[in-house]
Amino acid sequence: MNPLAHSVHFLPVLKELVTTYQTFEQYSARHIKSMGLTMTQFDVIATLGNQSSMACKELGNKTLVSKGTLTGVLERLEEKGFVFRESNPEDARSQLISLTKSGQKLFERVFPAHMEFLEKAFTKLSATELAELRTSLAALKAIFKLKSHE
Amino acid sequence: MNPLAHSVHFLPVLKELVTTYQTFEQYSARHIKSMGLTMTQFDVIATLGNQSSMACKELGNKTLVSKGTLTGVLERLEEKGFVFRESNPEDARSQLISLTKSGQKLFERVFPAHMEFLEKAFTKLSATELAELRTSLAALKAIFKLKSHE
DNA sequence: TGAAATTAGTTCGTGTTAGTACTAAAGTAG
DNA sequence: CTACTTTAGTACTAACACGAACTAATTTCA
Repeated sequence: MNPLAHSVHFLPVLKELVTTYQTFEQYSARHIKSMGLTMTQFDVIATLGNQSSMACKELGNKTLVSKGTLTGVLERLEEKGFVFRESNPEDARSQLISLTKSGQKLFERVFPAHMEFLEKAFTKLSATELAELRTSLAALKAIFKLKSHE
Repeated sequence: MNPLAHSVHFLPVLKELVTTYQTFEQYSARHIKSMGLTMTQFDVIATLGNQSSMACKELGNKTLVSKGTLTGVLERLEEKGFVFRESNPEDARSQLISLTKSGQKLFERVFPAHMEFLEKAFTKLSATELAELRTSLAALKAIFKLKSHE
């Protein structure tokens, strides 16, 4: 008897989670890329838009990008003139990151366009379906989180 | 009035999809890494295990790893002595990839262990919950797929 | 048959990611 | 005040990831 027989039941769900995520990622990335940004760069621009300056650490938390990665991403965005850094008067260790005018313009052009792009995909799901999906995903996530901290 | 007001309803679901996927990825990767492999390497080993040799292309399709990436991954796995390549007698353009004996041993050690590790996380979800989750994820994926090909 | 199009895999460039070590600045406790 | 610890961000390494250009082999089709 196959020793894995008892555990196979969850594999289809996992596969579905992974492929759904990847499909969304591709769908989203294609549009973002057509506007000249990577997903991570968009994430940063979108997080900085409508907000005033924030430290790297806060930006990292909000975007789920680690501080090591953020250094490089901000470097490239700074080169392109979309963000700037200034020293934090209250803590000389940290910097405050903001959008430049050019970055703000980019945000205004790119963010609503992308929201609209995403929204198109959701016209076929009812509010009920969305709510259910959200609930069951949250339940699944909670399980992994729980296990992670054991 | 906020022009995005009508589209905000789907953002929580997307965020949940992304964070659930990432949480799973981290949970899974931690265990894989403790066994000395990266996620992609595990993916390749798991796909080659229990199968006889296959071409890069097939391997790439089954693992969702692009051919460009696969070249490097296989290189590293070959260096470590887990896989080997042989020319395909039926098509001189392609190679057949297989696990070495050492790779087979690795597979037997790592794959069931990881399945068991994952299974632990799922003990708290009922078959019904799993089925529902799978169905609604599939529905969401179908939407993005549909939109991708328009 | 023989030129044109396809296909398999490699190479290269740019960017993201995780992790570790490192520097400098704060905070903290004696 | 001084030593210990923590924190913010950078530097560096290894491994992906994607796409585009490239090589070699194969297929197609006129």
